[in-house]
Amino acid sequence: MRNLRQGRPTRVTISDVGAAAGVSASTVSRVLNGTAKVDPSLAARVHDAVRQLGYRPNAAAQGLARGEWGTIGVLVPNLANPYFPGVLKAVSAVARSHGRRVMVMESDEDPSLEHDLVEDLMRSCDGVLLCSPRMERSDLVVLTARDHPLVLLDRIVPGLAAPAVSADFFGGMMLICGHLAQLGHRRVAYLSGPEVSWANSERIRALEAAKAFGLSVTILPCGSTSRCGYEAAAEVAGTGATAVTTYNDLVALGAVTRMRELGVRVPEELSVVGFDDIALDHVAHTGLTTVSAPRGQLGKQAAEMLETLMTEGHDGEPVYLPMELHVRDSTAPPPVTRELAG
Amino acid sequence: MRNLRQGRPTRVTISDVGAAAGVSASTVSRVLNGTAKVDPSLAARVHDAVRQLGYRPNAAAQGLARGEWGTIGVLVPNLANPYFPGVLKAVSAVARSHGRRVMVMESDEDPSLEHDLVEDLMRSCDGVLLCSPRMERSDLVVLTARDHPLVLLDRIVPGLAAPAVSADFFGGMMLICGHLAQLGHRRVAYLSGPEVSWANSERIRALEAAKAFGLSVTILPCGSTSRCGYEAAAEVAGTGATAVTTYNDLVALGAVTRMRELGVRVPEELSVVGFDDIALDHVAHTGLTTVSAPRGQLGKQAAEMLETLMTEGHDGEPVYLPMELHVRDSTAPPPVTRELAG
DNA sequence: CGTGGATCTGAAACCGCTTTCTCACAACCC
DNA sequence: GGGTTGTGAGAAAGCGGTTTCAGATCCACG
Repeated sequence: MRNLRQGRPTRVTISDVGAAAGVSASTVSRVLNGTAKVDPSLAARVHDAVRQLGYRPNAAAQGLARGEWGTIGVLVPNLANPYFPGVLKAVSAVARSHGRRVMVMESDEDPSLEHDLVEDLMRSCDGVLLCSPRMERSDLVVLTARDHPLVLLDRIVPGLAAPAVSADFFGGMMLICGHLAQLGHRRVAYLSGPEVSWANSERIRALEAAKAFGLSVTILPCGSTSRCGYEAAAEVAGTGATAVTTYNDLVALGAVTRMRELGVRVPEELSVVGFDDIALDHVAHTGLTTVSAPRGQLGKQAAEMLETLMTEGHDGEPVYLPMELHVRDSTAPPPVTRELAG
Repeated sequence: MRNLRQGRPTRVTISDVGAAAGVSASTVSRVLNGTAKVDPSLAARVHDAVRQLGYRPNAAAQGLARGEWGTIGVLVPNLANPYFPGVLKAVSAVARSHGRRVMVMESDEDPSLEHDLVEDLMRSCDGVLLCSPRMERSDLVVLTARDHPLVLLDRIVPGLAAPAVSADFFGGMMLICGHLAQLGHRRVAYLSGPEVSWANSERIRALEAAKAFGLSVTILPCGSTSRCGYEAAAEVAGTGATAVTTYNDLVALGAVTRMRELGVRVPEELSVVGFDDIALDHVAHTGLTTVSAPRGQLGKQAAEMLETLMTEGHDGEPVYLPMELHVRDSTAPPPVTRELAG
């Protein structure tokens, strides 16, 4: 089964096809792209030759000649977060409908890699979709200043020369706070996401605004994974909080798991709220109260904005997509004992 | 904030840089690639010009001139399955260490798309990593016959002109069966994955071989998601099985959730075993007994095989990577009552 | 039957970069 | 000091397509 092959494949070119079909390369190109009328019999010969030789146009040559790659690039921080596949599917669908393919790259949560990755993407894609909650503003400025179509995903930075689409994290967290306040909670803990994350700061901004609802909030450093949630959950007890809000569903589920182990009943003794509504319904056994990010909408919208930017060359205002509250089984009124004691 | 920009960016070329620096394009190329010695003062001028003009080489032109793209492509069926990010991270790491970037595409579980996607990948990548458990053998034959580096991931097909790396699904399922037999189980149900999937058929092959352990197996059609597992779990009762094996962890967790709802205690009344060991420890509240796929190893090995194939032009034998059994809390000896009744 | 225009095809230029080839110049040796 | 190397930079030839441009063919019409 061991076989020899060229490291660099011996490619068949458009001229080879032309030669085989007895026509010029130009004609082959015209036939394949349908850019001009050619004699049906010639076209047939060309198609035969293509089939026989197994010809496939070289993407680099096409890209060079046409001045575009037929590709859009997407950079996401972490594919392991179920959030992203959801938006990627929508992005792919839009891209495909415009005849483009999608190139996905992952920065592995490492902002220092992101700048280079985006530049790579710019060099080989017609446009790029950038989801980088952590990249420094200055880097962002540099990248958006380049004359290359780029749209920002889930991050709105005023004053930047690039369109942006984001879930309305602020509004989402406000919904949560309203829900908790309505249930009668007063002391709330927040398991915070990555410190420098824009998405996280939006959540915190909402938590602060929610003081108007009579909520007092303790922010606990945590992270973005279920493991983080699991580990940070133990801190909640010390805050006197009757409800925990989180950076995302993973954190929330990790926290629920830990609480269960600690013998704290959810939601009777402690309410837990997620964020994002990633579909883990049948995996976790708790119906998690959370707000849903319109991941499909987000991807669709972002891809369409990018397409507009690439073809028509202008962008629009930043778009915030509303989040929706889903009340499930992990929230309840605070325990009566605490209510009395407080 | 609304600004105008070119749909097609006005690119600055290597000649522009040369002109600005007062040297020829060749010299700029030599400076940037370090392919030949150039006068330090010229080099400095070039670097200045590059910086000032914000020059970035055009990837298509480079690809065309060099005959390679500096990119490897990966096609996976579904990014939403936590299995893949694990292997992708390893693939990326290897690729990066060889100075290549990774282009990820997803077929969304649709085998009819896959052929075209692979061809796209071949046209714009130096090599491709194909993970397609479902693609028809005939398609596979066509694709591997093309003179283009390709390695198969998690699918071993004898007689194919392409190297392959796979987790040893057969061995993994044998481990599970051994474990169950040792616990005293006799009747086992299998929540089957996609019918045409090679990975699934390997598991089934092992289940049949496990008759030698005294196990009798009922195969129930199911699928690959937690929702599938949730839905199919109800069927298990009818089979008289005291243990359920599954296509993957997601299915298993879905099944556990359903069992809980049905009032069936896991593992006291029913043992449930997963497959793959995707890290959802802190999300699900059950420590799931499962076998782990060496996802990192898998990605690393596959990427390295591809690299070898691309540079040295030859491939090796198919590689099976062993799986490891992790006994946790979802398996136990069968209930005594059944044991007596049976 | 000659000319104008419409149509289709091939030749050639070009996309932006790498790389070979050529040449100018300096250093070296005898 | 002249001939020989050696060195480094520019000119030019691709890479494999697309697209412009010009030319050939054919038809219609005067």
